[in-house]
Amino acid sequence: MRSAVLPEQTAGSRPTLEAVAARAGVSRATASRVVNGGAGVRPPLVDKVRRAVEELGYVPNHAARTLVTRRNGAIAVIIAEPEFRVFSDPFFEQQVRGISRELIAYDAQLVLLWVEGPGDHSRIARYLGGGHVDGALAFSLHHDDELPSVIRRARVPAVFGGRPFLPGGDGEPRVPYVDADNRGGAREAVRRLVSLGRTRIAHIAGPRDQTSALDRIAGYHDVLLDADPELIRQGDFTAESGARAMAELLEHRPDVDAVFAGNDLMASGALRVLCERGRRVPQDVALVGFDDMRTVVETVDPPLTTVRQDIEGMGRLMVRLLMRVLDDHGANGSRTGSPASVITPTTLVVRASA
Amino acid sequence: MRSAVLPEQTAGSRPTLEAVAARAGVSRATASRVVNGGAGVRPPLVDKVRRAVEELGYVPNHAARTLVTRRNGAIAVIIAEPEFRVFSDPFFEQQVRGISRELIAYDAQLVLLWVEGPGDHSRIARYLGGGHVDGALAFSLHHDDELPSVIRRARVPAVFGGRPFLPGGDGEPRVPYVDADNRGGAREAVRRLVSLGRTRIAHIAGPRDQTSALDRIAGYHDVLLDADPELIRQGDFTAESGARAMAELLEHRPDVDAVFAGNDLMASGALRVLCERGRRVPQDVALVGFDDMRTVVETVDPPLTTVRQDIEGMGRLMVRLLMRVLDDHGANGSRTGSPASVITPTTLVVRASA
DNA sequence: CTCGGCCGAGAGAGCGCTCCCATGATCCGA
DNA sequence: TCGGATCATGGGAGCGCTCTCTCGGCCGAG
Repeated sequence: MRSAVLPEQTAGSRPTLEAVAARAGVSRATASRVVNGGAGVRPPLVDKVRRAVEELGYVPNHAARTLVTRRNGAIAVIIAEPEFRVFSDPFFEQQVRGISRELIAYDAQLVLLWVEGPGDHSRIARYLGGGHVDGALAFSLHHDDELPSVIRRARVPAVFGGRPFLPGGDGEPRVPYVDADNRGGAREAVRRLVSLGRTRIAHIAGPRDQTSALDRIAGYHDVLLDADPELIRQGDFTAESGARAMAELLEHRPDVDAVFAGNDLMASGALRVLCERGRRVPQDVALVGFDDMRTVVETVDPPLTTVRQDIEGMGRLMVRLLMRVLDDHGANGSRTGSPASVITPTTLVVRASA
Repeated sequence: MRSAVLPEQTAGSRPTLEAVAARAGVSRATASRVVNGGAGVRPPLVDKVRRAVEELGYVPNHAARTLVTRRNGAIAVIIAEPEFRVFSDPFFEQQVRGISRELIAYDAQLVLLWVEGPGDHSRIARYLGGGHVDGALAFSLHHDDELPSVIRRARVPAVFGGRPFLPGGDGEPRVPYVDADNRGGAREAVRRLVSLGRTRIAHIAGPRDQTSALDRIAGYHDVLLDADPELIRQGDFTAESGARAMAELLEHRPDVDAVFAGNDLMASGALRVLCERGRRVPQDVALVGFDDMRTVVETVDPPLTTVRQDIEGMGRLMVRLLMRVLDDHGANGSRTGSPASVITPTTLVVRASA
């Protein structure tokens, strides 16, 4: 229950609305109106107040405002430690950037919540429950992640990045999310390989406890209805796992003539193994990745054909979706129909590898 | 002057201190005392209040508390867009993690401020000036970055990561910073090369508008007092620039027998060029980097000898330093002597390349 | 037994703001 | 010229909390 032990702030008493009002020769109420847009105040007074604000260097006290309006103009972005590749992963960089940019448009602040291991959830819950933020954005998590339930219990409006594993339908409230069309993208990737005349198309799958990986597997099966199970190998989204999977593949199915990797990192690992074993890409084996990670896709040889998603756009969408949820909550008091999730399209980017 | 346009928060009126007090059968003042540690309240009452808090699920209203205490338990971390490699750069990941962890210890929140280009400074200034945060952490910037002056004008206590370019001494208040011992680290690196019997030791320097690069150059000169200017080449901390610099070096000074690169990325570029030109590392040319970036150092062949800095520790130190600054401000009203900056030690990590 | 001192608890002010409501001023049509 | 509607303005309550100040009860000392 103890709280912030931070020492007192220094800023030598900033001017208050009262001071502005006095200087402008109006009441505090009028000054407040002007500061908040100036609707319903006659121009001359608006000017006077504006000038007073300028001269005094007045900046509204956020705490006081929050106290009465019950909104605080801040959104939490929750990053779970298990996914701490977040920062090294350009995926997150772009997503957070999109979020940041969009939040600026809404004049809202980004509060970064970094979950330090499972024991840290109570801290997050406390913070979320403390009403410090108007809403939360979290990222798609693993199957057994408690974060969704922590967020739900804190009763804070939230939007997920990436489709979360959720009970789905047994009375649990659905949390809206923004995700790329992983399944459709995977279909496009595999169709590309089919159109090249490949018949033994393998898939190096991502970890089964992430929906993105599952969806990509599903897309693969959509096109290859009766795919040989032996052609599907398990990876974990790292380059090494891609290399391992490729090695297995070549061992069990040396006749493989195409590979759809669950992401670019795994594709790069697979590519390395293919080179080592003397297979030419794309002549002997065609290769498609997923994500269009700049740092990978163009530095490998040959450049990787892959599926692109608008990551920054997804970040922006998360914010917009959250704002809509908050609007609904505010307006009707309760849910205005379940807020729809958004699936953003993907595009196949053809380079040399397939 | 318009502010957050966020819709109203949903949380159905949470219990107030008043409610807790009523339930515990004490006054609001006593309840407050208990919530804030319980000093000077007799045990039976403490228990009663604690129980009431528990039962009601009371969480203090942050805004109300901030309003009266003038402290808000939040620290801004400012990231400038020009440096947007921040997220892809593991350096920042670790630094931010250190900051995040240390802030948790102080029960403070991390507010992420992302500067979106130069025009965005006014927004940052407004936010900082708005008293939303108790202090700020910013990262070492380029020579002409306005951020330091923006922060100064906002009169928010701040600590920099990396030594900033500051006028230094002409009346400007010194901003404390945390930096690695770049100069000492560079000396160690060069001494290593000297100890290997190398006599024509080159330096691929980082951009001159960053103090870290300048300090490393200085360290190089500390050891090689009369270094041939031709042995010093300019890079910009990217792998490509390292490759370019190495190519130049080989052209002008084919007799070069050692290279100290300003960072690991440039070292990796140099390494690539050395291989291409048939120079063996370390036999023909010994190579040392700087940073000990995991993703580079062990994946290149041969593994890179480099200089390691405790990046997460630097993040933590930034927080601790800031807290000390805040303490001083709070206690004495004004500066209790200039707060000292901290230079953290570096260590030479010897691998195969030198 | 009385009185000063001390300590624990409550009363109440007030942090800076927004917003409801009352109050004048203004303006229209009759 | 006057009444009622309209609109800009000010007064004032109160958001939830902390903190000072006061008060009352208990103690030990005289």
